Amino acid sequence: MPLKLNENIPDIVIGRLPLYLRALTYLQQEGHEVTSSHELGQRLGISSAQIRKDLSHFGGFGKQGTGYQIPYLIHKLQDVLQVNRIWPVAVVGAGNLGSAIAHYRGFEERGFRVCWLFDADPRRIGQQVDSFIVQPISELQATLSGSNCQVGMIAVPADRAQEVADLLVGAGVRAILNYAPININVPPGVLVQYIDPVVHLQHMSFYLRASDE
Amino acid sequence: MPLKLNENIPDIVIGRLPLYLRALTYLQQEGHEVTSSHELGQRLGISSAQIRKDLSHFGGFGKQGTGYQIPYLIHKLQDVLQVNRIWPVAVVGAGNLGSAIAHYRGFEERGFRVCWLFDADPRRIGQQVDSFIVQPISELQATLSGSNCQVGMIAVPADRAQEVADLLVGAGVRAILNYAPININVPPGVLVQYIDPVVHLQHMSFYLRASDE
DNA sequence: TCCTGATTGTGCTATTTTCCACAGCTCTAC
DNA sequence: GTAGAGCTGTGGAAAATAGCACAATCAGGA
Repeated sequence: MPLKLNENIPDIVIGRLPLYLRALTYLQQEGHEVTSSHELGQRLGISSAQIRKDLSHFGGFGKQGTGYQIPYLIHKLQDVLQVNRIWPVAVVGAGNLGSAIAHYRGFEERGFRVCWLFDADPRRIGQQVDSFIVQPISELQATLSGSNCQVGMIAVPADRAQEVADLLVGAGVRAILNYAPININVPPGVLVQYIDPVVHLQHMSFYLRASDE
Repeated sequence: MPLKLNENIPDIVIGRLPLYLRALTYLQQEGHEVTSSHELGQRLGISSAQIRKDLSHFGGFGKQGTGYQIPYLIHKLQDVLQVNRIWPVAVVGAGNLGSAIAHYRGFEERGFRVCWLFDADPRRIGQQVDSFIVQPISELQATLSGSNCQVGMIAVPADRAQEVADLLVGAGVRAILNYAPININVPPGVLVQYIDPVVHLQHMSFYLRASDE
């Protein structure tokens, strides 16, 4: 069955697919070959009905009475999310966070590979971080323009994030993961996602009242 | 006016408050003293009506015709989110990520302070990372139990995350920020938030189709 | 003092998201 | 074979979320 994608699929559904994919990978590593919406939902804290409905947007991946073949479902979700390939990623910022990202080994098996590491600080340029030589941000555009790099990560201080975003967009990047704790403006068609640990911490600290000092 | 909190406030509203607070801080730094739901919404890509409605859950913070006094609104949001104080945080995992967290200077002014850094690897224990001496995870419980530490961060490999979570919960932690790319189980009443960059990347790569190679 | 332009707070409506419940398919056991 | 247990896919109801639109209020200027 070909992948259904014509209908308009809610973004919130797309956002859950990576979680399903991640959980399925662990299930597979644990030796499971088949799973059910119920089992998956229990792991993820999501109702089984929601998982079935989410998956049904893309066609019938399961079999009634049996459940889902894990390798097959993984394969299909990788197709849907387009991670059945490796996206080259440019990282901007070679400080503590950028270095941690450069060292991280978990991207490749999930569809991404850090290929460039840029920084503006002359003291960092030329230094080796993991297997990368830190390149000057002034050459970002020239370096990336012939490369079909469509994914970038921003790991610079907040006051530099907007200019870095502009540079990345200028170099053809269409998806940006921004670790700087600030909102950035990008032209339509460019995607941005944010990671700010303090936002998560503050979300939780709201609930740390009552039964507490 | 006292803080309204009795009514049941949707979690999704709470989740946006840290974003409002963050944007307000930048507005203040830029020299603004007053803002409007419209201006704030424009910055955040959120409708002004939603911002007004979100804020109204906690009482009237603005003035008709004028807008919101930024310092006052910041103060009120800090109250609501309970970040008008500093929460001590325990970090588990002193690898590249844990070290980057330990070096990060952005927690304190937003309500959190890393106070402990634990690791299981004997080669790391005793080493200095930023201003911290890495402590053995075997002493996590003893170290934290008298400390009223209620917030923990997990920065260990996925296959260790569950046991670390159990340790933290055992030591009295009630809010966990998990950087390991795996779901963890915690008893009711304990909060967990997740940070997995690949989830965000895969969310975006879905949309990197069409108009693409 | 009164008019104008701006902005909030909110009742109500529209839209989105989640969930229920069941027909129908699948496999196993006997 | 056939009964029975288990599971998917899905229509439609329910719940949650977002947005509209406007009365009420405010500041400033004429």
